[in-house]
This record gives sequence, structure tokens and C-alpha cells, in this order.
Amino acid sequence: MTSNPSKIRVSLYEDNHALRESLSSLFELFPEFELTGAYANPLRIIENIKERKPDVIVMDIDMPGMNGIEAVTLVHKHFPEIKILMQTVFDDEEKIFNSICAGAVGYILKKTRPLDIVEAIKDANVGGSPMSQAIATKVLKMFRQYSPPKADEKINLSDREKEVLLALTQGKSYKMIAESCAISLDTVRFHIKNIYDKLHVHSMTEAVSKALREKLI
Amino acid sequence: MTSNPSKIRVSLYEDNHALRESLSSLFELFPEFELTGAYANPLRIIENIKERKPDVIVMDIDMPGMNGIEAVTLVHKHFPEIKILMQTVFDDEEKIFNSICAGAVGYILKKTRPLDIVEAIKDANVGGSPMSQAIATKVLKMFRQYSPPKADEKINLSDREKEVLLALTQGKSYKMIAESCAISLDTVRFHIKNIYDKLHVHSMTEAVSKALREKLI
DNA sequence: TTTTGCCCTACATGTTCATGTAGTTCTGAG
DNA sequence: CTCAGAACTACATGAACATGTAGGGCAAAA
Repeated sequence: MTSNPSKIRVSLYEDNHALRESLSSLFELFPEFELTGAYANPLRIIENIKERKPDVIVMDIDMPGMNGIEAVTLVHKHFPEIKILMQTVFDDEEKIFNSICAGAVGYILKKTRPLDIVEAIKDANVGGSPMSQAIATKVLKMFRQYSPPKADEKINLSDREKEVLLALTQGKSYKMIAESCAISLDTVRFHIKNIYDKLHVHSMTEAVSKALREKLI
Repeated sequence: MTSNPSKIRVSLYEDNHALRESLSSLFELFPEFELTGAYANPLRIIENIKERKPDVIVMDIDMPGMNGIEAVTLVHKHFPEIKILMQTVFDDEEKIFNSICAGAVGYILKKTRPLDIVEAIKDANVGGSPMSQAIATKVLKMFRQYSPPKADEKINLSDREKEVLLALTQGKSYKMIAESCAISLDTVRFHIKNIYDKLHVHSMTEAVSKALREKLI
């Protein structure tokens, strides 16, 4: 995949001139890296990639023209094998979240020491997920927010009820459920009534909401 | 918080005798640690904590009697300030997820080098989130699975429509929405119709489902 | 100024839902 | 065996919803 297997091809996107220079120097200092480009913005990133075929891209998150997250999305779509390492001054939760979801493999703060940046790039290149400590902590925190609130009291739905509830969350009507489950309309009513009782709700909307929020299905 | 501020008080829960001994030796080797206990199971963990007041607990995830995740849940509930570092042989996704959600601050593999374990404990003690590389990668992967599928085409709901949609997901009826938004019932109908158009759905259930799944609200 | 977009109101019609009551199977536990 | 629980069917009624049409007010853009 690499044109020179002995070196990690690194491209850099960073609008701050001083920082770009200093990072460029850093990469040139280490023989394991080959700097394939240092750009002030990612406007021509797709072309750049086609020409220089980097293994790892180090990207500032805030840049003029196109922001880093859009760039990540674009790159990840066209070149999913390229490892993207985001770099930023702030550990803003939303940006972390969006970067990761857009396809970045790691996220480091700008105050990271040069040697650690070097390590992070090597990690990223071999499939790792380098993160600054502060980022890791934030990721875990966000992760926990998605944890199922569950287990307040276990809601014991029968298989049939789960099937019907799933159909409800898919927006099906009683009639459609009756067809897809091959039961009568009245039986659908019957099951839904029981589901309501078990979930302590009184409408399809509430049932769907509860089912999705608490991941009952 | 620490009875001896110069040392990190560490307790160990590990059912494998050899591993327990070897980790114990490791902690005793480093003057920055004070081993406050090494246990084969977490059955009396609450009592142990009360007696020995550890700062950091290193816990094997699979143990007889009570498994590590249950133990984490218990400890986190009673002593949220204690940092728990999970340790396991396998990087099983479900266990990682459950451990983190239960309140563990870090997760390392047993093959981690002793020096790195020492670092991980120090990290955990100062509020970090030490993770093995393989774990970090898995966490990010899981994280992405929760990412909004969005961005197919951005759905542009007005503030009012978002308000109404939110109310729908809370299981409110048209009448209740009219009251809480202080608008007429017909206006609610009007907005909901528009929401349906924008979301390409035709019922409250579908709208709620789409809103929750794609995190539009 | 006119247009456009958004928010709002109103009325009408047919459909779907929520709920209650009541009865039939079938299966497995006592 | 028979009893309990589950899944199912049936019918009935009032409430809630989906949709269409038709319009007024108001602020920003053209």
C-alpha cells in the first residue's frame, strides 16, 4: 500500500504557518517518516492524496475554507484506508465526536509533545487509535452517556410482544403488523395493549419512544 | 483523599494466584505505590474498601462469585471517587462496553507490559483513562456505531417543528402539545404535517422513530 | 413594494388507535 | 387431570390522528 514500505508517508494540513513549519521539521527529522505534503487548507485534499498517496494524514480541525471534519468525511469516503489523525487546541466534545464518527482514527491535542506526536502517527499507521489522555477521558465519558439506562426493573416482553414492538418502531400500522406477523388485527391490538401495560404507556408514540430509548428491541 | 499522600494506594482483585502474586510484587517494587490488598475475588470488596481505602483498584474482569463488572457497579455506586482499572485477557466488546458504563476508568489487556501497567495506574489516579491500544480502537469503533447516520440530506426543521417533534417523542398528544406550546390544536396539526413531509413519514410513530434514531432532537 | 417563507388558525372527512369485555385454543406445571 | 398462563380471535365505542383545503399575519429578501 505504501510506495516506500520503509517509510510512513505523512501529509499535514494546518493553517497556522509556524505550526506547519515546526511539524514539517519534526517529520523530516525522523527517518521513519516521509513528509508527502504540508498544506494550509484541505481544499484540494483529494487531488493531493491522489498525487502523493499518504499513509497518514495529520489534520488540524479548524481551517479556513473547508473545516477538518468535512475533510475527514471526504477523505474517509474516497480513501477509507488512509489513517487520519486529528489535531486541535481544544478538547471540544462535539468536535471529538464528529471527528471520530467522520472516520478519524485518533485525536491529539496540540500541546502533545513532539515525541508523542511521532508515536501517535506510528500507532495510527499500524491500525491503532492514538488519543491524548484528555481525549480518551472525554470519549469514555461520552460513551457512558449512551449506556442503556436499563435495569431499573427488567421489562419482560414475550417474543411476540417484542416482534410487535419492533414493528411499531418501524412505523407499521396495526394492519401491517397483522399481515407481517400473520395474526389477526385484533390479536395485534391484544398484544399492543399488553405491551402498553408492561411499559406503563398509553400510546404508540410513548411505546416507540420508550423502546428506542431503553433499547428494548 | 489518600491517607498517605505520597503513595498511590492500590488494591488488586485477581483470581489467578500466579498473576496476583506477580502483580503484587510489581506494585511493591515501585515506591510510588502502596499495595493495600490483593484478593482472589471481590465478594467482600465493599468491606475491603472501607478498611483499606484504596485510590485505585485493579480488577480482573472474570472472577468466581461476583464478576468484575458487577463489582465495578457496586464500587462505583458506593465510592465514585475510586478509580477502577479493568484487566482482562480478551478484548471482548461487550465486556469493554459494560465495564466502562459500569464506571471503570480504564481497561488494559493482561499482556500489557509491567511498566505500562504502572503508568496506567498512575494515569488512572490523576483522572486519566488508560487504555490498551487495542481497547482504544475498539472503543472508537463502538463509538462510531452510535454515530448519527445523518447527513444523507440534512433535514432542516424549524425551531417550532423541533419543539413539536420533541414533544411527540415524549409521548404527548396533539392536545398536550397545543397546551405546552401555547398554540392551537390546528397549528399543531399543521406543524406535524410539515414535519412528516420533511422526514418523509406518515405517522407519529414513524416520526418519533426517525427522530430518535437519527438524533434529530 | 412585492414576494417569499414561516408560523399560525380553521374546518371537514375518513382512518387508525385505545380500551373494555368475552371467548378459544394449547402447553406445561402442580 | 385441571389449572394457569400464553397466544390468539372477536366485537364495539369513543378518542385521537392524518390529510386536504383555505386563509391571515409578519418579517426578511428581492
